[in-house]
Amino acid sequence: MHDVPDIASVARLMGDPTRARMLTALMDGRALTATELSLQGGVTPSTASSHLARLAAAGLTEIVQQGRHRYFRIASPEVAAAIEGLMSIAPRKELRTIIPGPGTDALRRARVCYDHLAGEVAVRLLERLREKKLVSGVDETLALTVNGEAWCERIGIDLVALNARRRRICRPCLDWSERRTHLGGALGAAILDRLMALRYARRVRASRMVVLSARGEAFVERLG
Amino acid sequence: MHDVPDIASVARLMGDPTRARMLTALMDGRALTATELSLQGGVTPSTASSHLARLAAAGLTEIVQQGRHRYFRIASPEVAAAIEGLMSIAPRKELRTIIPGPGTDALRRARVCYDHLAGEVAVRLLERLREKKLVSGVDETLALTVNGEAWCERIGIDLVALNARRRRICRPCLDWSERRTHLGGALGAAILDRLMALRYARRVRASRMVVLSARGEAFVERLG
DNA sequence: TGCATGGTTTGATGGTAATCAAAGCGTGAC
DNA sequence: GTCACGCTTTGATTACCATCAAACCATGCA
Repeated sequence: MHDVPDIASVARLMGDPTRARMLTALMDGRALTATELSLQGGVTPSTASSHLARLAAAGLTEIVQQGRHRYFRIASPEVAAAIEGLMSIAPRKELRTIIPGPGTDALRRARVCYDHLAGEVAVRLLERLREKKLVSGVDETLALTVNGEAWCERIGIDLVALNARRRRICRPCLDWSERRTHLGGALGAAILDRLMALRYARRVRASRMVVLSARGEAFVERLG
Repeated sequence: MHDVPDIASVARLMGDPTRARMLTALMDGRALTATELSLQGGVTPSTASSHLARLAAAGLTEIVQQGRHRYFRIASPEVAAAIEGLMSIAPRKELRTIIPGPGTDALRRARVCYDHLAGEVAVRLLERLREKKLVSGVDETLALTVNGEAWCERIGIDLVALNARRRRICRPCLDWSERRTHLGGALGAAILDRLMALRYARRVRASRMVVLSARGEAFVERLG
């Protein structure tokens, strides 16, 4: 007679291929317009519209109205985490890339995962952080060491501000292309911010792709 | 042209109410027979059979054949984590309890989450561990302190064996009834093991429910 | 005041899949 | 051997829902 979580209703929403493509497209953390999402979903605007309405009604996405555009984005880190959880156990699927171009090799190299870095580079970054003993532990025991805290200050990350947020500092995030963990959480997001501010990394317009400059690549190796 | 995780196929599987009920029933970490699961799903054996076949084919469940019984269980902690992720963002649903009895109030108090303790008691336990400085950090930075390691040895948890496994020691797990994190991971599982071995806790037959003795309740408060 | 653009609503169509009863098939018990 | 039990397969039925075109609404621009 009590209330239990109804996972079927959420899972059902994510279980439609079109909606899943839309959600995946939103996993870079940006807000996309309805038409962009209808393209990503490979479906007409009318169909997309009904899908988007349902995702928003269920609280999976948020809507930001701006002029005659409606921007959709993932509603919360919890939703993003749930999607990541599914990604880590999902089978791989051959997907013919709709938009030809550099393709997914570059995506494997470096991309954005909601709000932090993912891909080979991100996995390597965590590896280096661990080798230099700036973070300790694996997976859930992952934490900044004292040295790591000093390093943060050195490269311009405000740890006090980071700690003030209720968000986890070090969060292991399972990389679906590498099958290894990379660094998420508040620190992961902060590092990506710094990389962009320093022009070591830039995001490629309208995609999850991230390109690192030579200095950026060097930073990942030398961490300074 | 590359392969990407196909979250739709997994989500679709979890998106059917019957299958979702079956998976939820399996979240206590035990293996259940096909008939038990058909009851949980509220469906005829034939229907249940086809559902279970699909879950197994997708790698969400494992099958253990024993005599003329077939036992099903969640295939891996990753699958359990994905389900927990969905639970944390799923809407609540009024469910008329099929089997009358103590109901879900006791479930809120203490229950098993795959292989570790969940519910009010589990949240309180983590709170106490943190107050006593046996674990530090929040969420993803969660880790055993030096004092915490000593405490483990004292109550009979073999840390060496724990570290030998590839599994994370401290894993924060979002409690769907409390909306706060409790302790999962290898340590969470080990603590539940000890509680049961010491007869401080016992599982209630055929449910996720866990009952703590007075000594068990005291243990959670005093941690020794 | 128009017109174009972005987005939603409506209604009809089709395909998918959940369901059950009944029959089939092993395994274990007698 | 034969019976019972646990589970699966088959086949038919049904309900749902993703989809699109066309009409509609609303916003911004000229």
